[in-house]
Amino acid sequence: MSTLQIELPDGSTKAVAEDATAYDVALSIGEGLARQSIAARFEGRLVDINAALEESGKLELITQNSPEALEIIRHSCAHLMAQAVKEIYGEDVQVTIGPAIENGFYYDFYSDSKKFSPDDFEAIEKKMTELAKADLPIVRGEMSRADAIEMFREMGEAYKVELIEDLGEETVSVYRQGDFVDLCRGPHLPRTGLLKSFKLTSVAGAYWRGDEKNAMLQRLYATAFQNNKDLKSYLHKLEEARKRDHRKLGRELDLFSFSEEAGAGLVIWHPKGALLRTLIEDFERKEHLRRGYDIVMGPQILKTELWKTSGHYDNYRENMYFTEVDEQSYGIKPMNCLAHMLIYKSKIRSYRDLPQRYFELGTVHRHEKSGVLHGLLRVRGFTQDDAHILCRPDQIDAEVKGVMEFVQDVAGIFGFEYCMELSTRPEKSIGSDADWEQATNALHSALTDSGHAFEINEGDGAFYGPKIDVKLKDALDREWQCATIQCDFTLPERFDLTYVGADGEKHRPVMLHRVILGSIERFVGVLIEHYAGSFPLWISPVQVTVLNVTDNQAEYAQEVYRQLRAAGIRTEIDLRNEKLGYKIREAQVGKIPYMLVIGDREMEETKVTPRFRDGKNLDAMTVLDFISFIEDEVKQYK
RNA sequence: GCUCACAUAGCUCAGACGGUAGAGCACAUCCUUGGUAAGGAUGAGGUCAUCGGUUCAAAUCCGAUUGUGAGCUCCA
Repeated sequence: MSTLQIELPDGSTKAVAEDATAYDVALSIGEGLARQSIAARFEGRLVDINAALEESGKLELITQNSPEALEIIRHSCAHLMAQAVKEIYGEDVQVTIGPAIENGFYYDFYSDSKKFSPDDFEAIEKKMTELAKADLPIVRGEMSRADAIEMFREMGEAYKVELIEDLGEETVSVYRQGDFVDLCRGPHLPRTGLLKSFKLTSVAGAYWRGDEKNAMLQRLYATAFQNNKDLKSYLHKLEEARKRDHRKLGRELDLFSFSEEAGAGLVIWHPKGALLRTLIEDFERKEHLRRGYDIVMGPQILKTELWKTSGHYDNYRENMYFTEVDEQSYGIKPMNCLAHMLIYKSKIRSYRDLPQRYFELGTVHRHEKSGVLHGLLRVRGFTQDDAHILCRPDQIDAEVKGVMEFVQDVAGIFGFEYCMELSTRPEKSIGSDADWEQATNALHSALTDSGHAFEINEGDGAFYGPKIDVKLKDALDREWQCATIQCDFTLPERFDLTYVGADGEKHRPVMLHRVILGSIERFVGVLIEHYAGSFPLWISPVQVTVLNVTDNQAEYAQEVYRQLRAAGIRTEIDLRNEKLGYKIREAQVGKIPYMLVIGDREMEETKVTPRFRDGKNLDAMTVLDFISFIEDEVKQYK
């Protein structure tokens, strides 16, 4: 009998029998390793631990603790959940697909009689535990396409039949555990007994194959981990995220609200929220001026004819609001570019004038589908920190780089990591092939030169041009789309924008649309969750609150308050007839950075004792010292 | 927009079977002047989201609308 030469990650080589599996190799190294191994990577592809290797090659064992293990565990757990559901509900439910996803897995079921609800979770989990305890072997099998179609048809699994029919492969693999069979590429765990830590999390509708024209399925979301500790810590993290929910904090901190009377997706900014966004907007104006942008402003409504010129009427009409006055139709702006076009066109431009950088904190309205609205993160009226850069083709690269530097600086100030994506031409789009190619190449090279890692999303661009999206990562590692840079060769053409070149001839400028924070609304929502409501001093709507211990110090406390206000520090005062502990608690719950406790001691020394919201006290200092301390922190964006 | 669920006081929530509502916090008044996360008493607050239907009777059952949530699809 011949032997196989198996190369291990440490470089050593094992000779094993011809019919050996990855498990056999693991066993030859050690029993403990064999017990721990759940799958393997052979010649770069993932295989079952019990699959015969059949040839010589490089083998890497995947143990329960390997990073790749989690995906396999979750995928197998999806099968376990499907098996449990089939055992409980039988023919009433058809299986479809069930992949592992970022934080767990899901399985989509079709049923016209059974409606899943969270009340069913316990029974399903119980059945899953039972099936896991039975420690059923999970066995891979291969069968011909025709046989597989026949088998699933007999089982009444129409969706599986459709999947195989579309698969276009002559042989398909199926996995069996007990009486349950599922079409699957694998790999899977060798036994159900390895699944111990799982939990169903939610149920929701999902379209078959993600297409809204198809049947609505019921998706059961769940998660699984290597051990209970990881499961618990994940559930704890979910709980943390819930506590940070900007909708909850927005109400508690009295930042904003929504009103059924005003309309869905329209933010009502309360004093503290309006102040917060104003501080961010002031920061933006300053930063834009510093970086060579000009501040401009356009109207909220522009004639519908102009939206036809720009192409928005043809491509974006279903998202726009319209209004008619004196038999003249106007479109409420969903984007800010039109007025900026008109500014450019207002006089003859020389190549020496370029780039022109027009910046506007522009409020736009878009009729988003009702189902997508979500707190501040997805609204119908919002303000973009929008700019349009009109430049010569040879300036694109430098301009895109300038924007990327801007993003980097701002992300740093707010403490975000970020990643970037390049999106290319979608199906519904305007502009010539040559324009798209040139624009896409320009963005691609700027990204490459930046040294930043990026991904490419084919067909995900805007209808008028390709784009770079920046995704911020917040304190809980969640990603948020904020900044975007979009290249546009189309609008300058539609508006016939030109500049006079060195040769005295007319040339077409290129346009970059870009936002740094994206929408102020969304950014504030992200900030609330990122900071869990404890904003840094420089953007805290209230920076300091003055608390007197008894009425005795009321007058001195008011004097301190006046001095702080006069110095431009956002200060409140709480002179109410309450105990100090009560006032401190309220300020603490309000997440105010500094409290100044004024008692007899402070009054006698004409000082203040600052208490930071983390509970630490600073030494007593004079009001003037405290003011310069605050000013210094603000300068450092603390 | 679609699927499912939900809508009771400013907030968080109770209100089996249909018989017109209750708690805690917040708010107001009074007592208390208390040094680092909730002092006490009293009081005021709700056409039970809106409209329509069933019923002797609807917060409760049915329908529509509006809004909200979890997803899907789409997006800053």
